[in-house]
Amino acid sequence: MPELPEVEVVRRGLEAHVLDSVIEGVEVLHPRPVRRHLPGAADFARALTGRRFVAARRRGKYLWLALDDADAGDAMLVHLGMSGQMLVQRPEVAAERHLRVRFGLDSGTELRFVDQRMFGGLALSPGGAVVPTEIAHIALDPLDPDFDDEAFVARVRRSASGIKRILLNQTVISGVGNIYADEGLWRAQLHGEKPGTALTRPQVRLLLDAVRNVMTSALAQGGTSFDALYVNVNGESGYFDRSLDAYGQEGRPCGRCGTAIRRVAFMNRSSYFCPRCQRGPRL
DNA sequence: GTATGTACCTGTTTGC
DNA sequence: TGCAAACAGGTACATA
Repeated sequence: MPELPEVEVVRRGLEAHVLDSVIEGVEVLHPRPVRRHLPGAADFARALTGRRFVAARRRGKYLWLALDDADAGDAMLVHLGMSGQMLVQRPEVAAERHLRVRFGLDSGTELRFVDQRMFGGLALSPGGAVVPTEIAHIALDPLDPDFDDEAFVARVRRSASGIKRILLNQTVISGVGNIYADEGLWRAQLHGEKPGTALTRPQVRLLLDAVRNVMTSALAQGGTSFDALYVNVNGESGYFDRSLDAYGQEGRPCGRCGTAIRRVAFMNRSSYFCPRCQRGPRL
C-alpha cells in the first residue's frame, strides 16, 4: 500500500523520466480512475493532449504533475489509492492486466496508470501547478520543511480521539497510513487508542520523530529497489525488504521485549502493537 | 467545527 | 471440491 515514502519514490521517478515530455495521446481504458473529472473521460483525454509535464510535486500521498507552467499552470493530480502504480514503459510492452490510463509521450515512451482496486485516480486540476485546490484541506506532511511541529503537538493534545485515529487524519498530518501509524506508535511505545488529550508534549514530539524516522528509512530502502523503466516498484515489493517491527507481525516476538505482537480490529482494518510496550488507556 | 461510520473496488485467502 | 465470506485499506461523503 503506497504511503508517503512509496509516493515519494514515484514522484522522483516521474521527475527523472517524464519531465519536459509532451503528451501526444491519452487513452482512458476504465472510467473510474478519472471519476473526479466531471466532464468525463473523453474530455479528460482531450484536455491533457498537447500538454507538457514541467514539475513533479507531492504532499502526503498526493502527487501532481504541473503542466506547461510550473508557477501558474494547470496540473494533473494523482492518488495511487491502495494499489495504484505509475509506470514509464516502452509502447511495445504488453498492457498490464489492470492498465487504466495510458499517456503516449513525445519521448517515445508511455506513462501508464495501473490500478487493480481503483481506489486511486487522476484528475485535471485547473491552476493547480503549485498546490491543487482539490487538496487544500490536506495537511503538510512531516517531511515537508514547512511542517509545523509545535502546531501538530498542540492539535494532538486538544483532541480526545485515539492517537492512531489522529495520525490517520490527513487534515492533521498527511502521508501516514495504517502501516506507518503502527510502526510509529510501536517506536514511541504508545497505544493507538490512547486519547490525544492524555499525551504529554514530549510523548507527542517523540511520536512525530518516530514517524519521521520510519518514513525516512523506508524512503531510503524504496530508493534502492528503483528500476530505470519502472517509475514505481510494484507498490508492495519495497515493503517486503523492509524490517517492520509491528505491522503484520501478529504472534511474532516484539523486537524490544519479546512479547507476542497482537492484532486487533480497528476501523475496519487491523492494528498491530506490543501489549507490553504499548499499554492501552484502560487495561 | 468536530467526530464517527460507510461506500467504493477486486484479487487472494480462509472457512465450512 | 466448490462456493461464500473475510480481508486488504485511503478517501470522500453522509450523518450525528
